[in-house]
Amino acid sequence: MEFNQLYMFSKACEYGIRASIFIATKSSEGVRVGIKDVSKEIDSPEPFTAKIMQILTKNGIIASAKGVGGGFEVSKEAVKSIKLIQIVDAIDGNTIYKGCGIGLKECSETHPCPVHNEFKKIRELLLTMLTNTTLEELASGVNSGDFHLKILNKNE
Amino acid sequence: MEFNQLYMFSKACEYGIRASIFIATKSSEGVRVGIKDVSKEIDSPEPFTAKIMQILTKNGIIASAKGVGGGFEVSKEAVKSIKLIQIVDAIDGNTIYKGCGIGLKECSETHPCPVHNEFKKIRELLLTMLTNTTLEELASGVNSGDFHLKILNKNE
DNA sequence: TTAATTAAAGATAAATTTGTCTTTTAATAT
DNA sequence: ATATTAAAAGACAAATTTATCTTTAATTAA
Repeated sequence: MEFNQLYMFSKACEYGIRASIFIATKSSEGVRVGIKDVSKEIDSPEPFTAKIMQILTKNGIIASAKGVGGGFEVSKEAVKSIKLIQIVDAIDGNTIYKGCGIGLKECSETHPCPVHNEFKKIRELLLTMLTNTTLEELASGVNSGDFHLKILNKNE
Repeated sequence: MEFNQLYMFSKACEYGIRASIFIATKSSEGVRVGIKDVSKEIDSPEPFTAKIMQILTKNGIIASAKGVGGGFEVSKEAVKSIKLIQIVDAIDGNTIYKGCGIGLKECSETHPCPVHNEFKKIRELLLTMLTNTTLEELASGVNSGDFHLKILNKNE
């Protein structure tokens, strides 16, 4: 019925976040995972996910190793320090929480657009949340079974 | 540097909001405006903006009249009752504030994704803001000169 | 009634995002 | 060294969003 179907993040970013969380959960078990396992677990197209992984590794969010026994991982130190905002910035940029709500080139406190003040709190809350949320807390929530990356089967 | 460049709303929605506000300001002066004036004022592509206007008129947000002296307008009653959420829903749908933050099909209080609680407040705030913001307050802010739809020239 | 005006509708095209496939590079195991 | 494994890189294709163009329908003015 509507013209578009817009989510908070792009598909690429959704895959990136889900992949990062899954890899982090596996790294906490000391296991590297290949792209095949990643895309299978997070239910995403494998080649496209591979592209996203390249961005994440280039940005130092995920580490990768080629060859036998290779795959993706997040180090014990990295998983603590990496924030959600790093993943979002690398894939979708910062315009979701920095840009003007209605797309004006110039929009600031001194020259605000009509929705500037209405969006202020939302932008701030989004920025704060992304800045404060660590990959570790997201991964540990999945590890503990409190949060999910996919729909559970009946027998799980 | 980043992979995408994602804003809060689609271009279509940005144009739709800007157009609605501009038309409302003109309607408060009792003046109908044509698509040419609209796209010129809000700095948007004319034919594409025309498409967006069709969506807004179909959804009863903007009224239109064909022929000489025709154009777009918002009635005095409508401008008071129309909320930002109606424009967003008509163009971008409700997924920005209803959908899962990382795109899971199933994501709820009983089966939450890892970022479910983090996104909760943001979704709620966004929904509240969109639901409470009227076209009238946005338009009157522009009328009073407090808020802007475009960059001012030196001599204005 | 005819001409002029303006939005609506439909077809088409460009740009961007998403998704796929093939080749290359790097690491490990034998 | 050679074969195998797995990510990186690059080329390509499909889908979606954005943008344009043309024709039609409705309204007003003469």
